[in-house]
Amino acid sequence: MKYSRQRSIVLDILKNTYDHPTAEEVYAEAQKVHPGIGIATVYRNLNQLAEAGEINRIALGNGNDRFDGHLEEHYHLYCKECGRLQDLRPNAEKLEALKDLAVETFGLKAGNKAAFNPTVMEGVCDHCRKKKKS
Amino acid sequence: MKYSRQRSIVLDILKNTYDHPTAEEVYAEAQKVHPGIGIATVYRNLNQLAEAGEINRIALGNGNDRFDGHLEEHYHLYCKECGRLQDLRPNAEKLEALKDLAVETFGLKAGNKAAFNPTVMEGVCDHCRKKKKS
DNA sequence: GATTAAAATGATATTGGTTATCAGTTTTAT
DNA sequence: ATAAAACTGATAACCAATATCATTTTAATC
Repeated sequence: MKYSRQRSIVLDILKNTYDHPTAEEVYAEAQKVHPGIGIATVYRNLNQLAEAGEINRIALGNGNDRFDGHLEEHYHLYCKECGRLQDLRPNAEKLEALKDLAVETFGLKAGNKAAFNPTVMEGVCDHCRKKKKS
Repeated sequence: MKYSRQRSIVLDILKNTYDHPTAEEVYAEAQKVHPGIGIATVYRNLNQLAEAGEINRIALGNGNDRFDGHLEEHYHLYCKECGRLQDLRPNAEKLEALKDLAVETFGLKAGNKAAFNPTVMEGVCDHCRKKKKS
C-alpha cells in the first residue's frame, strides 16, 4: 500500500478525532484540507485502511458505517436518542470475567470467547438521560 | 393494522422457520404461495410487523437485514465462516448476572442494563469449527 | 348483505450510500 | 532517470430499500 497524500489526510482525520465519522463526514473534512479530493478516493482509502487494520469500521444497523482511528478502543455506546457513538473504556480485568461468563451463559465453545465482542451497545447516553429527566 | 392475505403469508413464513431470512428470501418464499405478491409489499409488511413487535429485525453490519418470527429468542451467533445465523438459548439466571457485570465493566448507568443487548455475536459455528480441524 | 372509510396492494420510479471503471497521475524501487 | 505498480478522480453503475399512486381489499357499521 502506497502512502499517497490523500490516504494520509484520511488517516490523519481519524487519528485526530474521538468522533466516529461516516464516510461522508470524512469526505467533508478532507475537502477542507484538499479541496479536489474525490468521494471515491475517500471510500477507497477507508476500505483499504480498515482492511489493513489501521482503522476500525463500526457497522451500525442502518448501513451507514462509522470509522474509528483509535485501535485501542473497541467498545461503544450508541445512543438511541441522539445517534451519537460514545467510547466506553472497560475495566480490563472485569472484561475477561465478563467474556468467561458470556461463554457460559450462551453455551459457546471456548474458542468463541472472542466472539463475545459487543462493539456497539444500544442505550441512552448520559446527555440524553439528563435531558429526559428535566 | 389490517390483516391482509399478504401480511399473513409473510408472518407465517417467519413463524415456520428457524432460519433468519433476508427480505429477498421472504419474498422468494412468499411467491411460492402467492405468485403475484410484490416486493414492495414484502418490505412494507416486514417493516410494519417489526414496528408492531410481532417479528424481530436483526441488523447485521452489511446492510442486509434478517428477520426472525420467534420473539422469545433474542441472541444469535453469526458465523464468520459460512454466514449462518444460529439461535443461542442463554441460561436465564446467568444472563441477569452477565448484564449486571456488563454494566460494571463498561461503567454504564443502571438504566442502560438493557443496553447490553448483544443480539448478534460474531464467531465460528460448530459446523465450521469441525470442518477447520479436519 | 350492502355501504363506506381506512388501509393495503403492486407496478414502477426514485433514493442514497457505496462500488466499478478507466484514462491519467503519483509513488516507490531500482 | 526510468518504469512498474499503485493511486486518483470523474462519473456510471449498482442494489437494497423506500416513495408514489391508482386500484383493490379489509373491517366496521348500517
